[in-house]
Amino acid sequence: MKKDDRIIELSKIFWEKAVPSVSIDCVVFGFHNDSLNVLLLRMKGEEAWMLPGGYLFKDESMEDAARRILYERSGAERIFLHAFGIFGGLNRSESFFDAYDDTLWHKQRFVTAGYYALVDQTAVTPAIDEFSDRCEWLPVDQLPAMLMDHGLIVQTALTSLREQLSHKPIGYNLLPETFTMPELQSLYETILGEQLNRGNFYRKIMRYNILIKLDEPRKGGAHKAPNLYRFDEEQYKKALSQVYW
Amino acid sequence: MKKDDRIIELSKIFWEKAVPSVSIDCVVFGFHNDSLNVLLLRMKGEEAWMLPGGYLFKDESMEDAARRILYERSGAERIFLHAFGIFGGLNRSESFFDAYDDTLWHKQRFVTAGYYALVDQTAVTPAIDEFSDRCEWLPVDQLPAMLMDHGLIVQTALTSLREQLSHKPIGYNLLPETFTMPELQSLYETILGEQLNRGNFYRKIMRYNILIKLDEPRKGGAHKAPNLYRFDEEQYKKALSQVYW
DNA sequence: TCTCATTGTTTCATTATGAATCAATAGTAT
DNA sequence: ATACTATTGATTCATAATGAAACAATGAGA
Repeated sequence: MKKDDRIIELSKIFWEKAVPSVSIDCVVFGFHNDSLNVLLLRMKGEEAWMLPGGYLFKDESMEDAARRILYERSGAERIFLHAFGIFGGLNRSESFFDAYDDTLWHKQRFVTAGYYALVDQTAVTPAIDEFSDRCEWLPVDQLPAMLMDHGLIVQTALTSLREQLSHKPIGYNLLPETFTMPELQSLYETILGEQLNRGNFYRKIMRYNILIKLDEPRKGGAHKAPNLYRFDEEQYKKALSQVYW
Repeated sequence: MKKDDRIIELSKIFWEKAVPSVSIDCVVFGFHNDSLNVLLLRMKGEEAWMLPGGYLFKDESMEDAARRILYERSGAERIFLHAFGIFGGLNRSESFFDAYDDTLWHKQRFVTAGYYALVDQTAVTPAIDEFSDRCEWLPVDQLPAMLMDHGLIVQTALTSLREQLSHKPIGYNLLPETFTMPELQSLYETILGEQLNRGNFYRKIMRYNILIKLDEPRKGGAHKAPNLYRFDEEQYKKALSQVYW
């Protein structure tokens, strides 16, 4: 079956089962090797990359739809999700399907809701969909050319994430089960885009009282073995529920 | 023309000119007499109140549509607007139009974008629409029963406003051209829902350097005449553009 | 065993914050 | 007129948070 035919087939399904005019785009953040990354797809035959996204089915809530899309592209469930913006300009995506008939689902006008997700990158397996040939983690500080307004959507998500970081703890969703203090600090530095003083960061995090120190340090690396920590879920959630730090 | 007929007539217009499935609800905040208020409408024959809202026309951006809705209900233009959330649950509003045919525009499923607006309440004239008999400022701390999920939408807007207040200046859009320090403090206290120490508030605001003191104080009240201030637009915008205070 | 880079923790100076105080003043009562 | 009073303007002092730096601890490798 040709790609064109498949899109037309899907168009019919969406016209039947999905809610018109509404789409969802997910900015999936992961953190690995001191780099903050975003999960991006590259369409077959295209140079530019795009965000994993999709449509809202008639029997789903918006958040259910976002979780479904995330699950399809990453296999991850129970993900931290946050709706950070709405992108409702004219001619966001319509021109992308110029070659098709105007009745094509994809060629309609869509208002897209931006959700960002925070995931443990090491526990996620990126999966291409039938229209893409690549699905990869790309660093946010070296984003490639992106389709439509997806570059703007990523930037907006990043701003929203930074604001969240300024008055809520972050890390539970982005780090593995156990981690070291330098790793946590590196995560903060990467998201904020600035260096932080080691001692002050240590003191501040300790005061938040959201970490539980494990008995064993992480041995094996050169130099002093750093302590391993995990988050105290209860305290972490308590901190999350407060409006300000 | 009966009300029912008019709704059916409007339904036809919306089916033709509006974008399906997408609606907009505006939480318009105003401040007057030490009270933070929200602009609400009451439908004819209903007890409960609702937010000013509407639909997105095919030739508008989302923000244009929000501004149009605001203009129709308040006459105000060049308003501070912020998209604070998306409400996309199932059965948000469909059941409200039970009495009508399923093809009625209003009876479809809608995902609504929440915009909050900050306005100088004294410079705004609330205007009813053809389906409402009242359009009034009601205090946020004594909200009446509200239709559908509009109560949740107001609460979410308020939380978003408080977060904004914690790292951006606020007041330019909510206060008259000139105002006194106690008035500004009262605005902050009202939004945050807590009392603030007078001297500390004074010191903090002064350090932000966003106020210009006028030559004349506000005479006429009992007791000491307070200084009048206006915002230094340039400094205010600079503060707004910074991510954190 | 020694060295070294890194991590863990504390110290000290500076700045911000909380609470209280003193000064100024416009209207009010006498 | 004069004193009084409630309110506003501004500052002080104690306390807490922050920034910058130092010292201590330690595991790997020479």
